[in-house]
Amino acid sequence: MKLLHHPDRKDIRLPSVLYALSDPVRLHMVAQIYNSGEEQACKCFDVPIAKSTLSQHARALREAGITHTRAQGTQRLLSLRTEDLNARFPGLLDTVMNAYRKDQQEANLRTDPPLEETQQG
Amino acid sequence: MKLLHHPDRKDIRLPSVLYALSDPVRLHMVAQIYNSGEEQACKCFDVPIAKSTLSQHARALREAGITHTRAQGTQRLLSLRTEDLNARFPGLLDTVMNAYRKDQQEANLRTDPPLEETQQG
DNA sequence: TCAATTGTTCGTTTATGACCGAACTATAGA
DNA sequence: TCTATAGTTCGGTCATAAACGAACAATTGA
Repeated sequence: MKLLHHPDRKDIRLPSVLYALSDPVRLHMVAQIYNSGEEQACKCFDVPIAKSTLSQHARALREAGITHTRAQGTQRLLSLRTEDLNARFPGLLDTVMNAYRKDQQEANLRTDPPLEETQQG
Repeated sequence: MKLLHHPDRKDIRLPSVLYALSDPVRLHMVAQIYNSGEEQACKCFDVPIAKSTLSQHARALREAGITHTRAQGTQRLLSLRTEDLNARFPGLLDTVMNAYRKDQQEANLRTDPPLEETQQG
């Protein structure tokens, strides 16, 4: 297969990283790797999109320098470039992941409204 | 003039914030407000674009919930919604601004190469 | 009232990217 | 070798957004 290009640490640029993280699907993928603490195969990502689209998102994350992709059999295992990201932009990954958690909580508040609005009394 | 819409704190969403910050022009604008410590008029932003384009960027930042815009005479003064951002996504603004500083330094290293490559010796 | 300043809005062009399905590649296993 | 699995690439559609200049609006100051 074609060699996968990963940018050097010094070529990881902030606007590209922020752009890559600004898409909800990619943010979810990153959070899934982050929270699992392990490499994740594309197959395992819990996102409702076509596999061709998912493949493009994986490429976007890799080319932004956020993830590292390695081949294992027919699978591509994605891990976070935690050291590179922390060296380049200290604390950014953790801060964004914390923010993502809070943002998801806020989103859930809307989907599942509080009791006083659900006519349970 | 038309009332400027600012999203409520709870309506500030992470992907929108990251997207707004992923544009180099907007990132520069935010950094300029952040570093100056004061409100900045559109007029004062040091960016090489048409004023209509700048106006659009200012709107994008406002609608993402990153800036607050108030009118003073013919000027629009932009400030950062620091409290709202820190309440919603703790540390994000500071982390991104630190990252921006580092990213600019890295960019300068390329524009101004180190001495050993400039045949000064 | 008139002109200058500051910013917004509108119409247009151009580029990018998110998405899909179809076709393809590569590997693993029967 | 054949099939299934996992992912990539390609061609296309559609939407968004970045850019500009022109025209407009609002305020200030002469």
